[in-house]
Amino acid sequence: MELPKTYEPKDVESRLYQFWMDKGYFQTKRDPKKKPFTIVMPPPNVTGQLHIGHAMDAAMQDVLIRFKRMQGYAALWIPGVDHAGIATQIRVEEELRKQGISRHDLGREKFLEKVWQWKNLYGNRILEQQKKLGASCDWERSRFTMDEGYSNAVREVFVKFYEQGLIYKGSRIINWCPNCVTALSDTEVEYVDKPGNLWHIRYPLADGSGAVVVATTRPETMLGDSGVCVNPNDDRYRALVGKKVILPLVNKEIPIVADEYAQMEFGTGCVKMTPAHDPNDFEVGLRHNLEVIRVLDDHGVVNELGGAYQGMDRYDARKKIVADLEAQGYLVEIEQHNHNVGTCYRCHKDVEPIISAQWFVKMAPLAQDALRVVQEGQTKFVPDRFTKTYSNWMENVRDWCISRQLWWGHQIPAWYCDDCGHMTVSREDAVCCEKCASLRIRRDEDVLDTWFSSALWPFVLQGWPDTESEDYRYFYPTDVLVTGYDIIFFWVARMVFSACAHTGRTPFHTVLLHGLIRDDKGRKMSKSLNNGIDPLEMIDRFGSDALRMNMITSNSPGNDMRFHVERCEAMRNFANKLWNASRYVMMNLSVTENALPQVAALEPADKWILSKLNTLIAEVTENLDKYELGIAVQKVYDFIWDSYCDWYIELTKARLYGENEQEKTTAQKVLLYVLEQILRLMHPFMPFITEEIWQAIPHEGEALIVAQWPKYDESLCFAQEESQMESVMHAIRAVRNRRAELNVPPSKKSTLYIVTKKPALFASGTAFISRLAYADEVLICESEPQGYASMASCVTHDAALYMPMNQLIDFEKELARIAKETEKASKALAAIHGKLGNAGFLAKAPEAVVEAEKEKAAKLEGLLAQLAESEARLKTL
RNA sequence: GGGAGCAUAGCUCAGCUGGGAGAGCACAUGCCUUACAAGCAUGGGGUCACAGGUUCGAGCCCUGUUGUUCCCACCA
Repeated sequence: MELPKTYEPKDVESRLYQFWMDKGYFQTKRDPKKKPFTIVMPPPNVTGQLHIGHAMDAAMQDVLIRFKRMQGYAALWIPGVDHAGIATQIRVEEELRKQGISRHDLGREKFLEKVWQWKNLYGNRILEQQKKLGASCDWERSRFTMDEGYSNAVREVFVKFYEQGLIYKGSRIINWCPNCVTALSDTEVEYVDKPGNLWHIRYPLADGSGAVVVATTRPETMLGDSGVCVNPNDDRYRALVGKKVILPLVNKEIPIVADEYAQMEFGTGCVKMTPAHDPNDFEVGLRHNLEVIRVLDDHGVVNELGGAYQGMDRYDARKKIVADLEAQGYLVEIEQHNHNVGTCYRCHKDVEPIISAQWFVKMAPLAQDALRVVQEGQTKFVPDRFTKTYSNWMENVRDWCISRQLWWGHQIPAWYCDDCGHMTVSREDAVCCEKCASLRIRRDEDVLDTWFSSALWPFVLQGWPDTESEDYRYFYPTDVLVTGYDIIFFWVARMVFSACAHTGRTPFHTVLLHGLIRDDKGRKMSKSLNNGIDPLEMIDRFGSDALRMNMITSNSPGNDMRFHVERCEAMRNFANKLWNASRYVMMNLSVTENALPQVAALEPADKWILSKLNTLIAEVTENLDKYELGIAVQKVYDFIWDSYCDWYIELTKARLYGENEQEKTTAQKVLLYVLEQILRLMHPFMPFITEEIWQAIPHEGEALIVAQWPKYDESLCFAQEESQMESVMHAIRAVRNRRAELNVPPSKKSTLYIVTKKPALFASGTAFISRLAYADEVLICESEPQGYASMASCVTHDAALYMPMNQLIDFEKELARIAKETEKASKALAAIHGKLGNAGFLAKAPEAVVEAEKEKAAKLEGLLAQLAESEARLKTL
């Protein structure tokens, strides 16, 4: 078998992926003889491009799936994409804007047609990109969160919750993005510390007896003020409670109310109340019956209730109001104040709290089960610390605003009657009002939060609501969910409570969390920094296996990691190492079957590697079971490079290049056996190269991807041979070390005397000791050889090793080398002494430079001393 | 205001149940030794942030301190 000297991933990857596809290995069927193992892929956005985070996510899932598949599970990995409401709609709107069209020009129906066109064009792109990574998903089960079945399931969930009173519509303060022109849930708001001001404004008492001063960070909201709040225990203001103040600029009377909400220590102790634009004020307003006056419209522009400021953008209004207040003498003070401002997670513009009629999921009852299943350990987080993150959130969760003022998404199945005002919520599209049968009904225009539908992912993918379907009963609940810790609240938490509510079970027993991938300087990857790593480019340059290895090694659950291109390179080198080790095995192969020789035929070196392999199998399996993918792969990597390549292959050379046919065959068989086992262990991590090699060596079965995972074998434990080999390896290392100190090139061989009380330890290893320790003759003796005192020597814990000096060193050459180096060093030292003897240099050069020169001088003096010592020693021999 | 992570070699990071201080890259020296120069051999380099404690024994467990990153939270 002729193989090229370097591994070329490009030739291999697409061919093998096609081979796996053609053979249907990714298609997982129900099998009563097998246990199921199911993963659902976190659905990437339909507009998305594969980025490095997806690549990491997919690599981890693929490792688990391939591992379980080899272990004999019916391992099912279901992929799919998310319609990603806001993100997709914005993308398509941007496209339209380039043509000078807005979505309103088109109208809802035409616009949605455009989005579907977009979806059909790009919707599978990201999944195609996952294939380049080697993802072994069951592509035929691929789903979309707006496919027909999925949409029906979403509607079923909505109506069911509505009927149970767990979904309701109401006017609440919600987070409103004036830029995206939609409501957002609490999780979709990112808080950013921004420098701002605290404006102190005087509100005169209506009876003319004075004034109170309120402090605010958003002065424009005063247009909607309907009261002033003080703490009931605040002596400064107690007498004022119940009085009225005149709202500046607006000139109307609003009451002073007493409520614990006002904190005496903060600002002036007086808080202006704007129930329509602040959640706290809204609550206080409810308690004190304050008017709710909404002064900003959906675009963040002051509306008709804003009097003179109508039509002004919120920020312009702020400037103008502050200026007017100052001009009219109401502005008391401007205090610097950092403010935690909510921003939209999509467009990063400031979010406005606004009162608005929206749909909500009542969370308190749902959170109970979601908390319980985690507390009882039915769902575990890896690493465990995220259990607390999850629980804290779930314990304090507020009702979830699920309506969005968008067009792209699942439209809410509610119809309003123009005649009787009744609202009909229905699984089927309503044709008339369910109460008065009027045909004059209008459907709610809003769509659902994208996360409302993705929350159903694990069970809808298995056929829910058809809970009797074979797939549902076999594959659900799923096993492991792999995702980033950044979407625990967005997605994981919501899947858990949704699944508990609709399937009565937790959707997965394990949540394996990974961190963010940052750039090599530790920054988040972002478009604006242009520091993103394109996984496809990495695959192109180094191969898919190398990219996967980069992301799996040195990575521990839940921790962020930096991406270094150099590590892709290192992993590419590793792939090449494995490739060449296989070449060595194949080039020297005369057997056509992969079978271990009889134990009696094995040499200590064989037993050593087999025993080490056995341990490796146990450790790798154990770590994969614990989701410690990084540790697991590191162990295989070390075994391959260190134990197998650097040692075992070298140990076999004496036999393979020797004359003894039986020894040769034994070595070949063990080499092949261990290689084949290694390929199995490495396959989940590096699927392509391992399959490629496996196909080229003698093997049983059709493909490595469906080969059996190696098992620990008691009969292949050889503790004695392991320690014997360690002794031999120590001796070899000691000799190499000594020779390196003496600068002896490998080509210079010597006699090696091994003085030991345990000759049996070394007896069988003389052939490779001579090879690896550069000895032309190895003599094992029980006492020191003649003239040992003048030999080069080294020791290990069970041997002393001697090499005649004259065989190692050509005295004349060595003396010449020393003389040359001495001359070079002396010259350099003289030059430095010249400088240091120069008064001008000492006086004018920076101190650091002088110090550096002195250090150099010291080093050179040390070197000269050593050279002199070597010379003297050589001359005595 | 609450919570969490991180701090180990020049750089980036592993270190799973307390007993060997490690890897990759970088660096130095010597090697084209018929699998591999994308390689081989050898080497230099660390007070495991700091201070206490538990233990026969601590990078690992406990307490505190410092630095740093992140998450959550309605103080106007």
